Amino acid sequence: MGLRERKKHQTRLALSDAAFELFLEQGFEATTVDQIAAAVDVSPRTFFRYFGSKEELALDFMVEYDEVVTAALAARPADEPPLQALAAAYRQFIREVRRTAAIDPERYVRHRHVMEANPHLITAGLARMADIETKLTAEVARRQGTDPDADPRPRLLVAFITSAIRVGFECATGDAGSLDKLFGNVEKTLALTVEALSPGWCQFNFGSSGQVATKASSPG
Amino acid sequence: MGLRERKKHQTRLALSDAAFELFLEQGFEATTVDQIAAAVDVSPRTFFRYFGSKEELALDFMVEYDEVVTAALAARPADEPPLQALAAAYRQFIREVRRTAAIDPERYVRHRHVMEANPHLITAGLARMADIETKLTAEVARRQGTDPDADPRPRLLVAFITSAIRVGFECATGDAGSLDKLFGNVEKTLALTVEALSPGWCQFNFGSSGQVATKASSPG
DNA sequence: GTAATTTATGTCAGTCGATGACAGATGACA
DNA sequence: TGTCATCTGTCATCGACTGACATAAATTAC
Repeated sequence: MGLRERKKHQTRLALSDAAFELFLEQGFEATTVDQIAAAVDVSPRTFFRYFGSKEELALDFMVEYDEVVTAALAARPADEPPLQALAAAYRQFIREVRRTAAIDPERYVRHRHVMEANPHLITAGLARMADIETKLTAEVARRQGTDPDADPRPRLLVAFITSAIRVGFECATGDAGSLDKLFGNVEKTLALTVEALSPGWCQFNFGSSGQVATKASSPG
Repeated sequence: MGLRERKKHQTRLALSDAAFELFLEQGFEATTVDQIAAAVDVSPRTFFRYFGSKEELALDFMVEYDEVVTAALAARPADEPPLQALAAAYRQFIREVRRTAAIDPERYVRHRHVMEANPHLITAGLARMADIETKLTAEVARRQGTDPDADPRPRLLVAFITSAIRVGFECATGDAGSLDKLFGNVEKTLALTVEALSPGWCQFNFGSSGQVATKASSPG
């Protein structure tokens, strides 16, 4: 890795660190981009060359995990029922977050704390979940051989699972300090969701209830 | 109603109409508040006296329905199981939207079209659903006699139902023109969700699985 | 090692959304 | 009619964000 890339990486990290320090002191909205840039001694214009927006910086820590979930789902055996595959994928996600959070717990706690303190950031976080739902739905539909635009069940199933994750995090709002409790909550809601769905509903093959996905429906 | 109030109502409507006309022509982002204000011949400052933000204007049509759902849930018989009560409340919601949409179909179609065309508005719409989830959760918990902060099941149940609504709307994205298909989709996903949840999971009383809600937990 | 090329950064100017403050216009009401 | 509350326009300002251009630095070629 050349000097140039190293410097960039360094600046990006410095911006993020300075930003979160200010966020925790003054709040997300009260902190201006100019302040962040000044703290790192770069021009405000440069800030926007590293992060598309102040919000993007604040939510940057979520990005990496998106790929973890989709990759984990894709790695599940093809004959596994979709509900179990999704649950397993998200357990993998939880393990991954746990792992990285263990390396630098304070960092993770800071991130969540800032996010939970700002309604706008919570909203933006929800939007990210909606994005990932689309990817997961496509994969579930592929596995089940149905068209996600005609058959709502893949979407529903994915929405149920992501609801579990979301509620798990929400329930732990406030004491995000104790990571064990946080992740324990998420695992609990995930388990509750798996047991809440009637076993017959989401069989290996969806069967023929729901929107009829005629076997030879033209693709595309 | 005095002249003053009539004028206000009139201006508000004019702003909304002018805005949506421009949104459909140029898109939400490309339309400036100045343009909207100019189209109605008021100052930009006045625009913000009617709507807190451009986004608020675009999503104004959702506001009234929020109250419909919560009121409908509160009106359900106390001995009805929560899943059925929630489903019934949302069917009431669908009826209400259908009714108003029938009065002025184009208006409703315009609103949805603009919203679906802009990721930021979709996100903001999701945020509204999150708000209403909180209210519904409180009511469900109250009915079940559990503490929504200790027992995740009310949240989960509500999240499942709102997932159904959301997916129903999403599935109909694109051909929002046919309102019947749209609402039919929502009803379908709602029905699918009700049948997806195992009947034993959400009994009249939650029973004792999940977080233990000790019978005599102090209220408040 | 120097020249040529790429690329990151700073500066500047500008747009747009949003807000506070003040003054003038207009409807409400005695 | 005259007072009062309230709506509105104007002005100034902030903060997020973007495009354009010049400079400085690193990379590569020679």
